[in-house]
Amino acid sequence: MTRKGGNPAPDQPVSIASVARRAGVSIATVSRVINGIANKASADTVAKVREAVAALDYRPSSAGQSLRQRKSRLVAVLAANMANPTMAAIAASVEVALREKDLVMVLCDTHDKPELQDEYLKEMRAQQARAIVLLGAVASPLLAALRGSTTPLIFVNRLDPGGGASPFVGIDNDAAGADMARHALSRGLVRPAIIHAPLTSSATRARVEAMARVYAEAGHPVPPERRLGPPLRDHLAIGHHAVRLLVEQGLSCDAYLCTGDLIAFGARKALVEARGDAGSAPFFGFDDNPLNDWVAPWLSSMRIPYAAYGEAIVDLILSENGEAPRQRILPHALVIRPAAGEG
Amino acid sequence: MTRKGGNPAPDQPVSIASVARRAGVSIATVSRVINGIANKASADTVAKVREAVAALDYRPSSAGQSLRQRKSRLVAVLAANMANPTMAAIAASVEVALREKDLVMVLCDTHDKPELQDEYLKEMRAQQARAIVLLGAVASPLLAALRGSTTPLIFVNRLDPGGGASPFVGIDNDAAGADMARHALSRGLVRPAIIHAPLTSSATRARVEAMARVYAEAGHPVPPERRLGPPLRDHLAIGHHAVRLLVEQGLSCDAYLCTGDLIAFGARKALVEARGDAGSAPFFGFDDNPLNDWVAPWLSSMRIPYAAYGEAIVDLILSENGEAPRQRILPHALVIRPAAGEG
DNA sequence: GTGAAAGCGCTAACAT
DNA sequence: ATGTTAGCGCTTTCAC
Repeated sequence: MTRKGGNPAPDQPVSIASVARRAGVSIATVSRVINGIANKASADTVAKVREAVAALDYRPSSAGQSLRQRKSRLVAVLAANMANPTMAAIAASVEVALREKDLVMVLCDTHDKPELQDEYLKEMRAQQARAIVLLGAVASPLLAALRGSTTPLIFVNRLDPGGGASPFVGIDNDAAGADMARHALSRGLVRPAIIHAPLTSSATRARVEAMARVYAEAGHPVPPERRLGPPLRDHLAIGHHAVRLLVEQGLSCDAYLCTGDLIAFGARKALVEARGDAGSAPFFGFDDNPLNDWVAPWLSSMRIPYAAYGEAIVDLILSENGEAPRQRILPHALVIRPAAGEG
Repeated sequence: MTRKGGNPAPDQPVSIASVARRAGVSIATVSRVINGIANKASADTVAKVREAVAALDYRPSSAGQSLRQRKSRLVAVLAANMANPTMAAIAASVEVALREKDLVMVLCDTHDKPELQDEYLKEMRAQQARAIVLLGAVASPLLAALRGSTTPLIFVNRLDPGGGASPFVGIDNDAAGADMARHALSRGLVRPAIIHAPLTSSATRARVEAMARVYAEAGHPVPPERRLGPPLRDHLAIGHHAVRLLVEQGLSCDAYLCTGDLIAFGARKALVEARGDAGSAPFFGFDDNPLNDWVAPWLSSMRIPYAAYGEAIVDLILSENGEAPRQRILPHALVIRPAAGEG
């Protein structure tokens, strides 16, 4: 039934030439009309071309355009870790924003490895990508080389590891970390554990430093044994491992300040495994995964407006006048959830 | 520091011609060597070309290749809903598998809307995509038209809505649904609620029908009032809404069979809101989100090997000999977690 | 084993 | 306002 009644499926041999032929005009005219070059075609001509385009269901070949214009409509998004729901959320948001501008998203997972990131950077140069968005960039040779090129490089969440003032979209991690610490302090939580991802990320570093600073200034410095950052890739494992360590050492604390929601998930699980319940010390995370309301009503979290990232990122891409690179710092907000109970 | 000490950043004006010049051979020869056309170049020539390629850091322009070969190295993945962690997981898996074959993933979110899906299908034709992977296809005009084209169309999770025997990757949803129902029955759960996504998805339909059938055959048919499929887009909302309805009607049940993990999340939340606790009826879902172990120890779930999807999909793409389309049915497995307790 | 040349679809510079 | 043409980078005959 499928094969028999199938459509003709001409496999698009319809080029600009066929449109020109059908409209009875030259190829150049078709190109002008399609690209909306004003004052360059009579109303009549425009109509004829539009008719032909519609009738033939014509759409310019990207290969032809890219070759000629030396740039494609592809925007590369290099994510450090697609398994992290956060990255997926940002990617989704970017995709929507790009679509609006008639751009197309290429998604690559660098797995936080410099070699892979470089491989992708190279591939995207070959693709003549319009821009490259780095969701959690890692320092790599090619990244440095590319920084001077005309291809816009947008850094998201993590600042450019090369240290420049490259275009950036993210939150004020220092302020957010400080806010979280101040909130905890205001609740009388003076013996927190700070559990964090590897400090290679500028975002993580800023959060941890701010929290530590606020606690120190309040007269409750957080000693090294309550600052835990196992060198693992997986955030869940980091949290789990850290709390197991804490428990083994018999260290008690009255709050768990984690630099990511996933870390908090891991931390709480380790606690439950060790003591049979989650205790009364509240958990804090960053990102505020949309699922938190449903499965983690015990977790307070710093909400980051990932849904708004896409627009900010695409803005940055398109406003690349070669002018001073801009930073887009989006607002954060601490979402408080009940400290105990199962929810 | 960034600007001053920056690299030259030549913006890749290095074409095959420059390589040929540097190697002292013709363009054609360079092309042959690069593409590994055997027995077509002396060892000496090959060496010279390789040297030039390396020195110039040359990489063929995809635009040039695509134009000439009338096909690109892009593979489109049209996901019905990127916000669903399941889709993200599959996309991640596909991306890795594609990379191995030197292909590039373009990710598009169709939001389950036919118009958007068609828009993307059109765009991908313009991009001369090597293949199109549909993660949850919806029926749409262009999809039908494209089915006869030479561009491989791979259907994932949901069967081709057009009904043909198109290439497919997924699980045996009928068997999985039956397995779940049989397991519940074996535990003496004879008054289940079946909560499901819209039946427009062939996967959902198969699961629901299988569960209902098994229950009916066991002498415990599930009446309509315990089969709930609110016509909402968001799985969390579906579950939440369904259980609220159940509670309002005073209907009791001894198990919640949900066609997706997210639905189960929503269902349980509604239950907790209504009665203060989650009760003793166990929850069942599909997908087995990796986060379940961490945040939903109360949820039993049908594990689907999403990590293996990528390889299967890419296999299907590349084995497109124009021969009989193949189906890749991957194994499912029910993961049982404690029915009660907080975990 | 190697090179010359045509041509993929498109845009822009230059006619007219 | 419209047409002619060059050329973007590449692969692939076809000659040699």
